[in-house]
Amino acid sequence: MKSRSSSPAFFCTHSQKKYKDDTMRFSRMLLPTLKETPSDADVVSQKLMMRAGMIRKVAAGIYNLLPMGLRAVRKVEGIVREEMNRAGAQEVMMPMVVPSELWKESGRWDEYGRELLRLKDRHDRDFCLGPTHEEVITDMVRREVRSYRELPLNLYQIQTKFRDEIRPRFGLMRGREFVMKDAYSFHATDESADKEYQNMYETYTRIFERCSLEFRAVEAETGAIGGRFSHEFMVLAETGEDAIAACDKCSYAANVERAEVRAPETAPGAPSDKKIEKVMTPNKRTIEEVSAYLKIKPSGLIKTLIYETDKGTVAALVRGDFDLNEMKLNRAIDASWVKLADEARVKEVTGAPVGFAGPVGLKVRIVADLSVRSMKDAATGANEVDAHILNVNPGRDFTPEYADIRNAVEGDGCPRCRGTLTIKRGIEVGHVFKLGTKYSKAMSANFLDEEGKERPIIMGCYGIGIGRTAAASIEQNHDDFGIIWPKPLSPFDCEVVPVNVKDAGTTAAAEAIYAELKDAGLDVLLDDRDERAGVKFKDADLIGIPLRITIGERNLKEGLVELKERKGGAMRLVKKEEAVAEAVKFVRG
RNA sequence: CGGGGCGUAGCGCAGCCUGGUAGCGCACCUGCUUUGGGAGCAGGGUGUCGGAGGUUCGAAUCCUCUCGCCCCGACCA
Repeated sequence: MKSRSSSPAFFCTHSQKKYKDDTMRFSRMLLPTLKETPSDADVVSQKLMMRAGMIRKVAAGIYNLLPMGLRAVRKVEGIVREEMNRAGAQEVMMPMVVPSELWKESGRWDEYGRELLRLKDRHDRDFCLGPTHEEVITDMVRREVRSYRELPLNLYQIQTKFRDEIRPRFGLMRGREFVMKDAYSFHATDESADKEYQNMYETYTRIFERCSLEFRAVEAETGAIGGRFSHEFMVLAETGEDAIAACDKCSYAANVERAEVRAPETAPGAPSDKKIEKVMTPNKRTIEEVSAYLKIKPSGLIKTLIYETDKGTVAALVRGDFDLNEMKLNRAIDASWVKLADEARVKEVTGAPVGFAGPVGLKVRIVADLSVRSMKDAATGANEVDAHILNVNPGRDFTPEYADIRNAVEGDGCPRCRGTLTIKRGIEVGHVFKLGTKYSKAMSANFLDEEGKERPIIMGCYGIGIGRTAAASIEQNHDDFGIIWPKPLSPFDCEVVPVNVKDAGTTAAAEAIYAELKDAGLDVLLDDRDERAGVKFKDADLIGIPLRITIGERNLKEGLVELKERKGGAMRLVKKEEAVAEAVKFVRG
């Protein structure tokens, strides 16, 4: 093998520097900024990433990362990698193309659905593109680990995933192909797994703090990956796809799908003496229609939904102004699935078409939300076409089981304290799960414990959407002019802008400062294009590098250059000789 | 998968209803002027009007099919 030092490519730092040099000149860089917003972009991060020349779409939910985009993604990766390593995890790389056998072994080949992109090789064997890697890593570990002495283990990769999303959208925020950091931990004991869960929770907190993101860790549903409990890390942003409920007094925060609602404490009032009364409501089916027609507020109506479940047919009741939560219903009746009944079945159960169901006289199991318990003289469907009934009272006219089966809303009571829940929107950038033995059992990933007894390995898994994190940062940090990168994620540390490159003095000063900044170890973008000042300034604002050093004839005459911060817009003039030191101070500070 | 919309120059769009020379702005190329917040003048069109078929003397325009993209919904780490 050829010795390393004989190769100039490895040895000569000068040639590397020169190469780097060229990529940092705006005039040489593939950095196609756009004045106009592409018509198919609909969230601000996607618009700005397109306009700032970071990404270009290749197909629905599939993107090219241009140099500027890749630099930002690499910054996120760098932080994630450092913190994962510091937390004791080891980096590996698994294949993107995975043989079907592994997925069949875990059972997910049939369970996962059409989001799993399947393909065949030339021998007609089945493969899939990995949307997540529990199977592969479990296979990897079961082949190598025999003893409790080799545990615990935390292995991670930063790799491209493919999920054939029904509806990709929002650029890098919900692509089909996307870069993800996924980590998997393996343990001999529950305590060890819990400890690692906590370790990852803290690591994630450090990662997102280092990314300068405003986020909350919230309790979450475990979803299709399975497992016992989990937290999502949510970046707070208007455009977030998830709604989260957070307490204004304590640290309680949960995905609204999951958020518990404190039971109302209103004491049951005097029983009503009003008799049930039937009213005709021709063709009024929805809560809105009935509410408007009968001039009763939605909160005075009881919504009755008929569900098919593996525990039989169930009528689920919520107050008219609330939404039923299917997952809560599922848990409340301890079902393995629930499904809204179709029209024919509703007619069978209630004797009326959809829109006129009510609890009174129903022969099926009735589960009512806690909000129904205190309702008095409510209106419901009459189980008869074009009719509703008034003055319905739970306990008197029907006797349901009570449970928390609705979505939390703004103003609900916190389940943990006396505080009030507020609803915010969030972008899920990270997720930590405790998996348990779901995969190790299915795939026989076992180890021998101290007593020589074979036991399934206990697992955890921990994901971070890398591109999504970069996009989330833009959602949270931008203004009308463009991106405002926080220093840790910025593609460059600073940008040098010579106002007029045709002026020899300006160019010389800019080149000198540029060279010095690079020698100081900064990533510097030099806008050496022969463009008008306005064009360069607009692009600088759009690209959003934290510090801009502007060099122009006017100030140069006084021996001065200008430093401008992208965030906040603070601008100051410094002596030319001090510019580099000031810039370094700002970047490192 | 259901509902709606859009495919015309690199980007943003008009033209289509009522068939007859392919157009506007930006970008791009050349020249001159200009040079601290997206310059001005002059010249230049870089196009399979998404694709296929049909109607017609003639199709960007009308009809059929098809592909792609976007939005709303259902779904979802």
